[in-house]
Amino acid sequence: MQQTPPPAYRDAHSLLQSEYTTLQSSGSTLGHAHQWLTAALSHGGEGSPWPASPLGEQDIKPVEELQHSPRQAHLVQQSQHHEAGAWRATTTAHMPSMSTSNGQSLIYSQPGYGEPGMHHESLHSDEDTPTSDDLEQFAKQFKQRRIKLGFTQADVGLALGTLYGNVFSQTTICRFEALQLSFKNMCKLKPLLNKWLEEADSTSGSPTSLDKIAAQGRKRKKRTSIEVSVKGALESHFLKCPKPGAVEITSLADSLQLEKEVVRVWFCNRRQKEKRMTPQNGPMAGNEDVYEDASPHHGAQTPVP
DNA sequence: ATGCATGAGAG
DNA sequence: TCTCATGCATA
Repeated sequence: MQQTPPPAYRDAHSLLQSEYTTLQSSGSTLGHAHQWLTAALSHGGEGSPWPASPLGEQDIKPVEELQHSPRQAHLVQQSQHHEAGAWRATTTAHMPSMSTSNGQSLIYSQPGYGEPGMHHESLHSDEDTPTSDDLEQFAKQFKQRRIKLGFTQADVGLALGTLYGNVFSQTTICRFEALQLSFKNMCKLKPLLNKWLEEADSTSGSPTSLDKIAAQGRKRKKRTSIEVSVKGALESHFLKCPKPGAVEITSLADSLQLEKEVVRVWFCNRRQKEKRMTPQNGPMAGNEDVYEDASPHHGAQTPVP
């Protein structure tokens, strides 16, 4: 009886909101809003909260068969590119002058990414790893151009899919523009978005191939909304111990009357947030240290030799 | 725009 | 287990 989120309408309402968001972010009046379609196709009208099945082996609706699920789509993508090996070692290890408007460096010093000992080449805007500054610049430009061209973030995401096989959501594009991804992730996405940009305005009048691929079969756990007070408590604990052990999580969850899983995930997400390029930490900002703990059971990212 | 969630990959 | 990339659902 604590935090019972209104399980109400997730239909027309969310659709409208998607469009609203889209317009808001793009500034253009004509949002193609594929989110509508996406969302519309998602719910089949079930009553079940969320199946605990690890795999969607239950009942796949016809819709999902016709169109391929984005989940699968990016699985393919991951298989192709496979891991970080491609971009991991090459990072221009200096991210110096960011917009230090407050004397607060926007950049974090990533233990893994900022490995020196690399080449001296930097005229290929394609092959070399961008600096944080580059990324910021690009993101800004990208957004501006995107809007000029009248595309929404969702459009771009889909376009990337039909163009290169990697579908992305509005969320991701949004986060890219806002530099809310990890440095590495930004680097990975940049070339793709760059290509799209070129494509987009070279084709700036053409019909292009608008795909409305959507739909997915997985059902998620309903998003649990955590009360502000509880969030505060979590924050406090986070400051003290950003990486609580299973036991601690359990007791914390218990005292906060939350599911253990929810707490665990909260901490995961919280940690990820710290690793974003643009940390928008709240009131208690000031920490600039990434805890590289010493727990014997998890291996972080080993900085390549 | 962002909060909570999922799943692959690594150890 | 954790991290990391990513996204549905929602404020």
